[in-house]
Amino acid sequence: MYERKIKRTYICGLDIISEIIGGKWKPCLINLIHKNVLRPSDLQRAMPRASRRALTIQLNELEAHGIITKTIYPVLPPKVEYRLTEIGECLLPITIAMDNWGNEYMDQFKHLLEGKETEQDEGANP
Amino acid sequence: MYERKIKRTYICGLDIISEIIGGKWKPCLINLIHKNVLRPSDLQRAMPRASRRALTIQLNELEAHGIITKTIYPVLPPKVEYRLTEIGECLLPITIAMDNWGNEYMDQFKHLLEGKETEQDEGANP
DNA sequence: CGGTATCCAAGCGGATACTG
DNA sequence: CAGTATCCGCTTGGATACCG
Repeated sequence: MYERKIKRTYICGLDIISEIIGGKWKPCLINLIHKNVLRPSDLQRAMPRASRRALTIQLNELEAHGIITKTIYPVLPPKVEYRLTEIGECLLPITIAMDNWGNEYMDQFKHLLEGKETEQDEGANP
Repeated sequence: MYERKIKRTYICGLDIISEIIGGKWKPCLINLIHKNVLRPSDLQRAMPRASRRALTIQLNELEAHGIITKTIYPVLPPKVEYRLTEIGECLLPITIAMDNWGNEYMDQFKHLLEGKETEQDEGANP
């Protein structure tokens, strides 16, 4: 198990929430699970740009932090489902607002951020 | 100037907003500027855990992204003030909600995240 | 006071191969 | 299908010293 070399301190609220949803794919995972995309393979399909490893790690962290629960069905082939906890659902107003904000200003920032490109469709995302 | 080796793609709204407020101190900066902490030295005092370099870089990025404006007063000693743009103010519902969420669940997560420690007061933060 | 330059540690996460 | 282990490169940001 990996142990941080630099201990973290949590003083203001932003320290906490950045630990909870700061991971690259966490807000996306939360929103997808809320939309009933519950199984790892479905999540993977929904966010093809994330590696399986990244997904597993972030799902584990979300579970450890009490944001989601993990249900393992003892069947073959294995079946796992994640669901939001009550606390996890409290995050939805934030994660959804983030997604909405980004979509609203998407056009404006796409050019700014990507330099000059115009369009280019790649893997789909929620 | 540093140039990314890995180009980024912005497909969903979360990609965009994470680029805008993903920096470690950005939500904090936005909230502080909104609270009329406008000058670099005041911001630095308000968030003693951030290095001057980190602050400068993130302020520059926020400015480049059109979230804040920078006003340089031609006086001695130099005086600089940052202010939120209209778009920047649209972020407030999100950044403030993040801070509130974290504060609300602070106690619950502090123990979980810090391992077992209880209290320890360090630098103050908003 | 405000900003820059250099150097470098540590983290985050991708690629790949493997298990049950 | 779901998860783990190893390796390794990119990026972030801290420390420090210095300029206008």
